[in-house]
Amino acid sequence: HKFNHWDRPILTDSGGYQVYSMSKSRKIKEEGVKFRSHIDGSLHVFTPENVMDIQRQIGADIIMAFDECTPYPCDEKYATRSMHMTHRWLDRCIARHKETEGLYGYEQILAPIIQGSTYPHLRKLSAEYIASRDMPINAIGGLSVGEPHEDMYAMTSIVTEILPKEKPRYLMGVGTPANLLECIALGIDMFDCVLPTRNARHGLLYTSRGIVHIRNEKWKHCFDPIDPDSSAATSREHSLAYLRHLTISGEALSAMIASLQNLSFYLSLVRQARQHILDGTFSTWKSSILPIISNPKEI
RNA sequence: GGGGGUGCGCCGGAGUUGGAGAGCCGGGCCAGACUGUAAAUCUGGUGUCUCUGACUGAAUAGGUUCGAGUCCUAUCACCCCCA
Repeated sequence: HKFNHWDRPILTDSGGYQVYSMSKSRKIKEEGVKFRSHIDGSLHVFTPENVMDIQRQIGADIIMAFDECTPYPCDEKYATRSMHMTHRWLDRCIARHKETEGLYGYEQILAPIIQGSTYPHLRKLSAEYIASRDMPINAIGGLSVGEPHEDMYAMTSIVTEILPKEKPRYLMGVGTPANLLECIALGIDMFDCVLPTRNARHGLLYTSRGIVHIRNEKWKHCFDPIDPDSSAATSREHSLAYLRHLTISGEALSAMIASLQNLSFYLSLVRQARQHILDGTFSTWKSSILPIISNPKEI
């Protein structure tokens, strides 16, 4: 595809997740979703059509379909109804996307989203529906909303068996480093998640030596680098004790350094994963690294 | 040197007509949570112990009283006024 931002394509979300996360201040109807702004109370209406228009205007290379991300737990009746509405919304997204053009002279592709909560037969149905639309990227939504990890893996497994292998498979909203490796093993190619940056801001670091709660007193006098193996210079050059000091002191700089650490860790993790897949050593590598990166770092 | 005032938690504040306090609010500190980002956020803990319950505690030492953080005496510390 002729992305404008070929090296780092811009992907925008549709607001489907906000249908879930801001459920107190919205109303869902077949036509679309009405939101009440939490800032000034003003009314905002989102439809499959205007969400396509908005994402085109923003200049996204990858535009997400407008969907409903169902909560967990979700009864089967609601999950079924919601899934079918998401499918109908998808067709409206596709229609609008087709009848409009890239606003800035480059292609803006549309990615559909599978729903179906934690019901295997719904997931299967939705995966088949989404695959039949023959879009360049296929996404899996409605997971990592509080369900047990086993459910998340089970649902991912069901849909990756159906989605075409030659197209990127994008698991939305996942996850922890361990989640990433497990889902890569199940055939996922793309992720996005707030966890690395939110956890960084809240003092949880992912490092090559294990998880660090940077506020913990045990790091007060630990002058080891934040992560000696990090690609981020700030992590190699500053100590855990210094970062802890910044965090305890309420310095915004701590959020920056911690975010750089977590993002570079994630990036390094998936680069390694790719290399091990190419080398045919992914599986053994995964089981050797999981206990290290998922457990607390020793002082 | 004389007179007056104030002392309880790691810190600040509130409260007290002699009547239930391990005990209010805020901060700090400690620990945990966070998964397609509204939220640099939220939750819990923060005297000691043999911990589902006990014990000790209102500057320190005594006293009055059925009962004292509150009243009395002495001492100590800090603050204010006078010299």
